[in-house]
Amino acid sequence: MVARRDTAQAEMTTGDARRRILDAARRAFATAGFEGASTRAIALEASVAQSLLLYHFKSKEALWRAVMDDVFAGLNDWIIHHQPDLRDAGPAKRLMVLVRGFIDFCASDADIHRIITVEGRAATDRLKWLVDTHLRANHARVCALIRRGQEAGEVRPGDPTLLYYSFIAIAGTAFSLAPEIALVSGDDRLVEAQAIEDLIRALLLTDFATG
Amino acid sequence: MVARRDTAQAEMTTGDARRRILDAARRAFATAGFEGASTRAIALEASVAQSLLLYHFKSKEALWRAVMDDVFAGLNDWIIHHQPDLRDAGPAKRLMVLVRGFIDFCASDADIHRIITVEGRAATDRLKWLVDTHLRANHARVCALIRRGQEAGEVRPGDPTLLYYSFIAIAGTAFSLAPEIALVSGDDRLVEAQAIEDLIRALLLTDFATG
DNA sequence: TATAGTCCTGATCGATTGATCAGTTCGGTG
DNA sequence: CACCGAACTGATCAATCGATCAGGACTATA
Repeated sequence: MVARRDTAQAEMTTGDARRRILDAARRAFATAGFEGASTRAIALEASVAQSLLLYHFKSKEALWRAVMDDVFAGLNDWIIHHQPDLRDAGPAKRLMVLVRGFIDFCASDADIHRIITVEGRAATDRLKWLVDTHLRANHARVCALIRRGQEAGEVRPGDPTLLYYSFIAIAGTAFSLAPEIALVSGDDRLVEAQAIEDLIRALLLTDFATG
Repeated sequence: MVARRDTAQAEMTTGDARRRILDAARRAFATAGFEGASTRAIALEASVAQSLLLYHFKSKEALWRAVMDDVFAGLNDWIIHHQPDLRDAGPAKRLMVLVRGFIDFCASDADIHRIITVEGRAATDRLKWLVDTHLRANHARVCALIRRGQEAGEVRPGDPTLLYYSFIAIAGTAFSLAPEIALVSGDDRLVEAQAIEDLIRALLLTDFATG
């Protein structure tokens, strides 16, 4: 109900500002956190007036929620469209396909991991909303897969939640901390997704389920 | 030269404020980032006037650097005092002792991992200072150990920097994202250090070097 | 007692914050 | 043409930001 989508000509510019605001806000929230990001800096990067930002999204907090909806919709689309046919695959295979999808998504846009790690460190109302709206469902789905893999002897035993956050930490950190890694190592080469997948495979799977 | 330490009675209060400011600032910077943390909120939590904060540390940025010095001094002290005799141990053994030390330090205070991950996501002047002053030395030392372990066939082959940041990510995330993990899993049990060490052992070491 | 120096507070500065509102532009519909 | 609503801007609000400054409280030295 925010914008009519039945006309064609106006599409090029109408709603374009809204898209630019959303992208600029995602980058700002991911790097500086909620309080650290200012609506004026976001508006400046999106090349719009600051008042327009509060016209499309009625408050800074509502803008933040819109950014989160946008980011996780992108993640779900990515994983759905990049998954091969898995109807007759075992839990370990299905798990590693999800892992590889998450790695590639983080490689294409590290902001999602930055957002999770910047909001997850304090029990705020925003974190509660984020968990209820987006995080809990993903966690439950992947952990169920991990448990089935453990029962089949293909996935390493142990707390599924710990395994879940461990592979997310590995897959996300390599990209979300890219500026630090480049400075520390003195080398700004890009990390290879395959190397990360191999690491996570060694972490999650038993020797029995290699393949 | 900051405070004289030769009297006894005044000790209880003198210099105590400086310590409280440092601790409050560490928590604030770790959770909200540099811009997100306000000197007034820090002073309020430390139960001092905001102007006292800028009396002991001449600016917000100088306070931030003092907090970093304090945190990494604590890490180095912890690791030094918790290391057994390693004169005749192999690189894999020495590496895992360092890993366990880092795990236990994160368990006792998750702020160090929060600080690294909140500052490392943008190439600011603060990150450059942090890398030059504290991070690069640790990275070089541990990576040299990883390389020696790889040459001995005890440590998994691959980019040492990737292995370094992977084990730091696993060891730190479990504690720095404790609020999120508790909300997502609906269970606020504390993560066991031994379970994390076992995971990292599977990640870093080859089957050849078990033990 | 007088002097000096450290620790600390309250008041206040200009700049910036999120938010509100009046007014302008413009394409679509009557 | 007239009108309406959506998109957008500039001005401005109170609140908060980091920082500065004058001065009080206190101890040690002379």
